[in-house]
Amino acid sequence: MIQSPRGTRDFLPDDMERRRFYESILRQTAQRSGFREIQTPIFEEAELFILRSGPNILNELYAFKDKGDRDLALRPEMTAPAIRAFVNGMSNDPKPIKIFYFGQCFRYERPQSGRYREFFQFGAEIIGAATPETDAEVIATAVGMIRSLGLKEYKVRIGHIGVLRRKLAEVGITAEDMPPILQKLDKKLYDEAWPLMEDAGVGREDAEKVFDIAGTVGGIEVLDKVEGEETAYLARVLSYLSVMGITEPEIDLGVVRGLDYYTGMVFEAEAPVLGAEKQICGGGSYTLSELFGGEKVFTTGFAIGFDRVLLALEKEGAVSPVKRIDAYVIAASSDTKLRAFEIAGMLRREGLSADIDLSDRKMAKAMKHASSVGSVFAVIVGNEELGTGAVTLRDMSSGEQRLIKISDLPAEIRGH
RNA sequence: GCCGGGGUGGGGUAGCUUGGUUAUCCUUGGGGAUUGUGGAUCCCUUGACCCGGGUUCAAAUCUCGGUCCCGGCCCCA
Repeated sequence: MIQSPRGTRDFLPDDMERRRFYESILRQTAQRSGFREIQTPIFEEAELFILRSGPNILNELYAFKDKGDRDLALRPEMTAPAIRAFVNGMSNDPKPIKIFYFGQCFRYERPQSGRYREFFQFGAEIIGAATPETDAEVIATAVGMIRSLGLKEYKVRIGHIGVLRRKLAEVGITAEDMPPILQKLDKKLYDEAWPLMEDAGVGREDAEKVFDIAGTVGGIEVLDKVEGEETAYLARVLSYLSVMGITEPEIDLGVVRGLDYYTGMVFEAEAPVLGAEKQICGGGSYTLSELFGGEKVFTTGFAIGFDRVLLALEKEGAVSPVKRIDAYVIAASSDTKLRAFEIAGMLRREGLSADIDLSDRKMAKAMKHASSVGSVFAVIVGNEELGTGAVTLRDMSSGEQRLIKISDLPAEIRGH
C-alpha cells in the first residue's frame, strides 16, 4: 500500500465539504471589504523566496531543478508571490490595491499538531498605502474573518516593530546584535535576553526600560506609558478599529514577528485551544516590491493558517452544514429504468441535484442507499403511477409520500 | 535536527506483560430474510497484525533498523 507522503493529507468528501464551506466564508468576507482574489503558481523560482526570507529557508523549501535546469521551489508562503504578481502585472493599477488569495503551501518541516508539509493559507494585502487607516482596515478584515468563521476563543495582539527597535538603538544595540535579542523579547524571555544585552554593553537600568516596553500589554490606555510617534500611530489605528466595532485586539509592544522587512504595525492572532502551534494569523506592514525589481511600495497584509483555524473550530465543537442531494430516483422495477433515468435527467436540467441507482438493486436496497447518501426525497418511478403520468415522491425524513405529476415534480421538490 | 508515545480489516478495538489452535468484538461495505418502500431485527459474506532484518521448533507478541502517525522542543517566512 502506498500512503500519502509525510505531512500531507487526503481530504475525503466529508472533509472537503467542510473545507469548502469555510473557504467560501473567507472569500465572502474578503470580498465584502473590497478585496479581489488572485491566484499565483504553486511553484516559483526559488530565488523569490530566498530574496524574501534569506538563504536559510532553502533548508525548509521543497526546491528542485526542472528539465530546463531552472531552480524552482514549491511556494512556502504566498506573500512573496502576491507581491511579485503585483510588480509584474498590477503595478500601474489604481492604489490602493486590495487583493486576497487562498491556496496550499509547502514547507519541509517536522509535522506535528497543526503543522503539515502541505498546508493551506488564506491571505490578503493592501498594496500602495501606508496609513493608520490601511492598517486598521487590514486588521478589521482579519478579525472579521475569524469572527465570521465562528471561532469563539481567540486573541489578537497589535504591536509596532519600531518601538522596541528604536529603544534598543537608543541604548546602544547595533543592527547586527538586534535580531537574537528581539527574538528573546518576543517570547518575553527577559532572563535570556539580558546576557545578550549585557554583552552588547547595555546597562541593567537601560535593559529594564527595554523589558518594560516589551512587556507593555493591554488596552489603548497602555499606549500612554510609552512616548513616541509609533504609539501615537497605534492609538489612531485602534480608534479606527473601535468605530468599526473591532474591540477585541490588545496592544502588545513585545510583538516582533520574524523578519526584518516589516516596517511598522505588526499583529498576530492565536487560538488558545490549539496546543504548541496556536498562532492562526500573522501580519503587518512591510515593503517587499523593491526586492523583486519594482519600486518601493508600502503594503499591509496578513495570512491566516486555514488548517489551524479548522482545527480550532473542530476543538470548539463547531459543525458545518451537511450538503444533501434533492432527490434519489428509484425505478420500482426494471422496466421503468429508462423512465427513471429520463426523470433524473430532467431534474438535473431543472437545476436540482438528483442521483439514481446504477446497479440492479432491489427497491429496498435502493431506498436504503437513498437514505444513507442523505437524499431529501426519494422519487419512485413505477408502472402504477406512470399510467397517470405521475411518480411517488417520498419525504425521506418524515416518510410521507404523495403522487406527483412528473411535470410538477421540480416545483414540488424545490418548494420543500 | 532533538525527546517521548504509538501503528491489528474502510473506521473503532481485544490479544502483546508471560511467543504456541481458525486473531476478538463493534461498526461499515456486499448479499439475503422482505416478489413496489430506508433508518429495526436476524442470517450469510468480503476484509487486518506498517515494512525489512534478527532470536526461536514457532513472532501480532521479544529484538534491531526503517517508515508513517500522535504529542512536545527547535524553527516558524
